Amino acid sequence: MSEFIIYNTLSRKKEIFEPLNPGHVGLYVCGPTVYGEAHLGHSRPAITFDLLFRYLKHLGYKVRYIRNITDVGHLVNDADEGEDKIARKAKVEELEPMEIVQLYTNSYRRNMAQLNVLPPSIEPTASGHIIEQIATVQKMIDSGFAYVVNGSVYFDVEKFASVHPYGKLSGRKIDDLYTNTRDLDAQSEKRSSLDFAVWKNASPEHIMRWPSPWGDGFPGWHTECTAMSTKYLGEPFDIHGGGLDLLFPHHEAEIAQGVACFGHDPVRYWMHNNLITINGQKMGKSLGNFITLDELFSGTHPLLEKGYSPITIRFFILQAHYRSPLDFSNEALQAAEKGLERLLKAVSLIDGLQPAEHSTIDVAGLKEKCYAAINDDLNTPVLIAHLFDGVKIINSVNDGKASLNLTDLGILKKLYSDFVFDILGFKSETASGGAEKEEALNHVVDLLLNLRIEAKKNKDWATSDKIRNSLAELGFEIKDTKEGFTWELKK
RNA sequence: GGUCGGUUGGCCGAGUGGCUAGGCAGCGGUCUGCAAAACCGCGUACGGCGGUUCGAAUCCGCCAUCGACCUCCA
Repeated sequence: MSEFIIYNTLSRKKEIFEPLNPGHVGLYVCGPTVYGEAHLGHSRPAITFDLLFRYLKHLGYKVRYIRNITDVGHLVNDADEGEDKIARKAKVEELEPMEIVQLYTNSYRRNMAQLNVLPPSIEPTASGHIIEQIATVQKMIDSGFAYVVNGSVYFDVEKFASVHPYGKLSGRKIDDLYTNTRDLDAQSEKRSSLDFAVWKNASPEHIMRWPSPWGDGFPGWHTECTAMSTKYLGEPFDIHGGGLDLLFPHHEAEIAQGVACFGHDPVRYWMHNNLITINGQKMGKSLGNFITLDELFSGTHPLLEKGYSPITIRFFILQAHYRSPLDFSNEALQAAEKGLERLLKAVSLIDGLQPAEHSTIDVAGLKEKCYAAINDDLNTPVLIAHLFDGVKIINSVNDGKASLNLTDLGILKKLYSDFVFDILGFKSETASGGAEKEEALNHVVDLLLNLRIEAKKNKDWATSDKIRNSLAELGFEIKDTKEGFTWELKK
């Protein structure tokens, strides 16, 4: 079998994946800031790295997958006058900040479960790791790359850049950064506009605050990831993932912080998923063009012609490569819905296929192609294309137009169970929707009873009795009335 | 303005120096009482202009255009 290759943003190349400790993989992914409902944009990294998590496990690795919950709030504006995002929302809704956090954490987890995204091994919260973050900040001060001003601690980017490369992940040059940010903050307490807060002094009205050696405050945005990833995965660790929009400054800052704390790069493989666009534009909270997952599932959004099931969304996302942009449209979603249905329908036929003496199809070759696709930097669109080739095989065998021997049938069965359900994480959703099913049942019974009325008109007593008696056997009590009929289901 | 990335058939979306994914929609056929499903076949696309090459959608250059990042965002 081919080797598993992933694209490393750090080298801008595809590299063979080899974990630091044979048999074990440490994976860290930037999770959500829980100050709003999860939207379509959140689903892409979750699904992308869920796929990675599932595939690594399929390969036999023991994976520790960490996905954080950011619940201490980032700064709203530039570091200085910023108000805590979560605190601000709390004031608006007159709730405790931690109520907001809990509310949206719950809804995020619920949405992820709907998308069949597996829970990570650990889901650490920033507020639960203040002590670790203070220790991390202290390390940066001790190493000389962070300085204290008025109860805040800033990372000294210029000093760092004079001894270590800064900007290597995002390809930025420090001189360019200067020319682009020069005019931003005239009266900043920062030594340089490029410096970023690793600990921020809390103003008296700031609600989310914790005591620290530098006074009451709260951690800077980038601090939690450095503290929590290395706490649970060590340093360096194998894979760090996240959205492309986090590449700069967040991930760049993480590298700098890691180097400052440990003297070496904290991460071996950096992976970034591309973004979902809507009408060609990034879907984002600040742009106000996002569709929440609940709206997407129910269809309650002006841009939606109808609701799309969670697994349809999953299929839609995995039908594009994770490093390519993906544009949202009703047409594309509907195509995904139909394609998924065809795939799952064929898979459901596999168990009923009859083995033949000889195979007319190269199933082993199909399996090889599937592994080659996923091994090539998680190329799910190509993988899914191969699985559709298999759909034709399955349907042809089912129609008696092709045949498979017992061995090949076994391979096929395992292949689809592994890839469709375990790795890609699709599942059949037809059994869901209790209310809709009941509604449909009502219509079906009405339909039968209307047929019975027609039969009675035609004096076709055999048919009319058959309908009534058969329904009675199933537990339906039928009463004829002047207007027609009534019925109820007796238990 | 700086940096990076994209531009593929009606739509979505892979890919690659010659062997021309896949899905959805469409058309023709087989099957079917009719339909649906399924299967078979069809459409020969790669932003524009140059260049390299026996050969480019794939490499190089220029232009156009769209987007991302440079501020919180997945």
